[in-house]
Amino acid sequence: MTLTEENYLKAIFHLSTEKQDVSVLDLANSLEIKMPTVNSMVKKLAAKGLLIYEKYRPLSLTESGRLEAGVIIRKHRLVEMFLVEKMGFQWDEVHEIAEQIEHIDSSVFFDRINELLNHPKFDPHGSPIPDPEGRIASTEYLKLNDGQIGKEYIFTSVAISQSSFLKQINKHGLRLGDKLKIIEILSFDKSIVVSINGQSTENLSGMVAGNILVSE
Amino acid sequence: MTLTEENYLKAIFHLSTEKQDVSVLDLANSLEIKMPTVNSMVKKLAAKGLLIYEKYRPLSLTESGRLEAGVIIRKHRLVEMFLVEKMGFQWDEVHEIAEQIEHIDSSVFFDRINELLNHPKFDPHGSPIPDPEGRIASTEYLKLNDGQIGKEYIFTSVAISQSSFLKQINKHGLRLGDKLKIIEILSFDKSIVVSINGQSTENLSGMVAGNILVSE
DNA sequence: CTTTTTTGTTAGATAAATCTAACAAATTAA
DNA sequence: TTAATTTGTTAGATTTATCTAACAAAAAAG
Repeated sequence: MTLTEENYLKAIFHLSTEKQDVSVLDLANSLEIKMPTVNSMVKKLAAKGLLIYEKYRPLSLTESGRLEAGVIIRKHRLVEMFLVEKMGFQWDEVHEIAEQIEHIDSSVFFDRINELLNHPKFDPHGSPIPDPEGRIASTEYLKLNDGQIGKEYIFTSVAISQSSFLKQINKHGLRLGDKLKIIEILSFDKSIVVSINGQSTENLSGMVAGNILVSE
Repeated sequence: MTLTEENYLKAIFHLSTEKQDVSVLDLANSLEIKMPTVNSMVKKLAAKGLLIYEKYRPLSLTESGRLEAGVIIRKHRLVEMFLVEKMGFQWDEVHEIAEQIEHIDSSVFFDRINELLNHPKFDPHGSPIPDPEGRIASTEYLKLNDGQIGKEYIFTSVAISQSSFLKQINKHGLRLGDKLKIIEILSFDKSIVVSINGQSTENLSGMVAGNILVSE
């Protein structure tokens, strides 16, 4: 597989977890590549049996395509964990580096990282690390802005790894594992007031809350 | 710079240290790419001011090309050192991995590696690590098969990093830093008998001895 | 239920890096 | 010092991944 193909698969995989139907336009936007290019690439990937393509229909990965994507995501997340745990990086610095190292072709390299980290199950952003075959554990996370007033949740993961978002999470004083209780949802802009571990309270915009994943 | 251009520069740099004149054919052989392709690529690199090209003349890097090559070689050697020192790899396993990671575009990443290793000056094969600008310390190494009978040398570096060669060095029981005394040079095949640290003796083929670099 | 907008497709062009075939210069050998 | 061999060059084709322009289908709006 080429680097380009890997990036298409990964993008389709991620889009599928955000919305059930992935369109050619979604993929074009997410990769910042024009639609006709994407159109011909998806035909190529379909010919390789990695995704299902029918004219004017939403895209979907085949089992094989999903596993291939899973393998790349595994490498990405192992690297992120290694960068944080063994190399002293912050969680908001590792995405761009992992985005490149995930394409390295060397099983010994990733196996060694996995061992040095003691076979981690989650990356620094709380996302599950797929198994070596690319199978990914299904997680039952809730977006914080789908939570109910008065209920307490555990901050378990983030939906995106963009460094500007992660830095803002840091600014709010939030860390994975914190207990977040929804105090109030402000009607004007749907921002959410939470208490953090029963101590401080913070106001989180809808955009921020929508990327905070919690469990009960 | 593209990955391809980086590989051309690196190859020319390495060939220049082996022989004073680098031909288009040398480069084509070393990269395993056909001559006409190399011919057009060197014109392109010349247009970018990275090398000097005149029809039918040997190739040579410009100062700028040499520094660009040095920067890539720096990344390669830092990675090799990191893989050995921090990740538990053997010296014969790291070349292929470093060959890929050297193209990662992230100064923080390589700076961090450099710090974690305490600014190493040499890689696991005894090759000098260029400075951050790509300047490489000149080393005065002698090939073991240019040494004199009866003299003692220190095994300081290897000329190639091919894993089959490094494994054979291991088989001979040789390690960087060992004292090698040339006992005899066999006239039939020019193989060299050395004593290692005044203890065991080993017979090294001309091909092996030609890639063992020593200092006095 | 037409019209407009959005989304998707086809056709054909372009740039990068490669190739083969043909030829030309330089070097080596006879 | 001519002939043969090696090395280098030119021309043109190919593949991959991208693009723009033009058109077509589907979905949304009026």
